[in-house]
Amino acid sequence: MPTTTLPLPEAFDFSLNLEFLTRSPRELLHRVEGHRVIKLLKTGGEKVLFSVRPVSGRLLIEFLHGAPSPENRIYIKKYITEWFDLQTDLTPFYQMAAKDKLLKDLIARFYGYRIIGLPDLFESLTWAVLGQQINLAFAYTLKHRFVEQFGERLFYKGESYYLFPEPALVAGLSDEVLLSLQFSRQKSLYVRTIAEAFANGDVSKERLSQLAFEEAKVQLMKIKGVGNWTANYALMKTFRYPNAFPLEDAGLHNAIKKLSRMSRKPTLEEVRKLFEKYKGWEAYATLYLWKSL
DNA sequence: CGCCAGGTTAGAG
DNA sequence: CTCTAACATGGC
Repeated sequence: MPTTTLPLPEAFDFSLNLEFLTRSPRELLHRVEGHRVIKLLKTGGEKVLFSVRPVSGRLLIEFLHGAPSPENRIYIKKYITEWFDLQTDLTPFYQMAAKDKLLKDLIARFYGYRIIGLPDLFESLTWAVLGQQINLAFAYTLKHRFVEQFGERLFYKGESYYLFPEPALVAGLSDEVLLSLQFSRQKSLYVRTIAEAFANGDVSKERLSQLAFEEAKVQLMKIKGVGNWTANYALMKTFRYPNAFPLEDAGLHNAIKKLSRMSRKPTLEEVRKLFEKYKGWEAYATLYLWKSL
């Protein structure tokens, strides 16, 4: 079987990161089997199925289906590097967090836990919209139906592996078909609007990557359905800005409330104030606060 | 049953 | 610029 490897950064706990990847039993975009994760991607018009697991200090990538041509290998390795955030040196974050009351214990408990990214911007924005104003369990139910219905599929050894639906296909979907999956009218409209923006070339990860943080955020928020929370979520999970974080996030507020033993949730101003201490590492501060829940 | 959920928008003040 | 109602439905 064709394989390749990727170097691992020092602070990297594969088991902790797998924990994140198994948080919903309804996930169709990857499959965790024991101590490895299997995922399907499309590159160069070809479906490539691969598995990832750590072997003696490196990540071992096994190509299970699809030609591991040089181009495909590069694409998959780049994807995995972004997915698992293999290029961030967490040392400065851990040094800062060790002095912080809220983060101190969390970074000790979850050392090596990383932000599992969403390298695909269309997937990232669509997933964020699905998660808006509903609980995560239901968001996964909606995503499950959406991917199962509209994503391409590959059978391999008795299991199905899915690709996230293509923007062009989603843009052409009717309101009714999405409502039948229990999307609200609002989610249906937002998802189709985002898909249209990708399909007609108005929005692309490549283009937004050229822009500075604030400018990229402004451009993202021009899309109907993408507010401050969603834009920051994408900047954090897809563009990997270490200073991006979803200020309005309900889970983040609950984490702060719990750890600070408050009787109410913090106001946006209080969250802003707290996060001044985390300047430059807001994304990772958010990750560890989320993990505390 | 009631409250809340990984929010956003349009409209009012 | 800030504040608020409406959206819409499952999970616990």
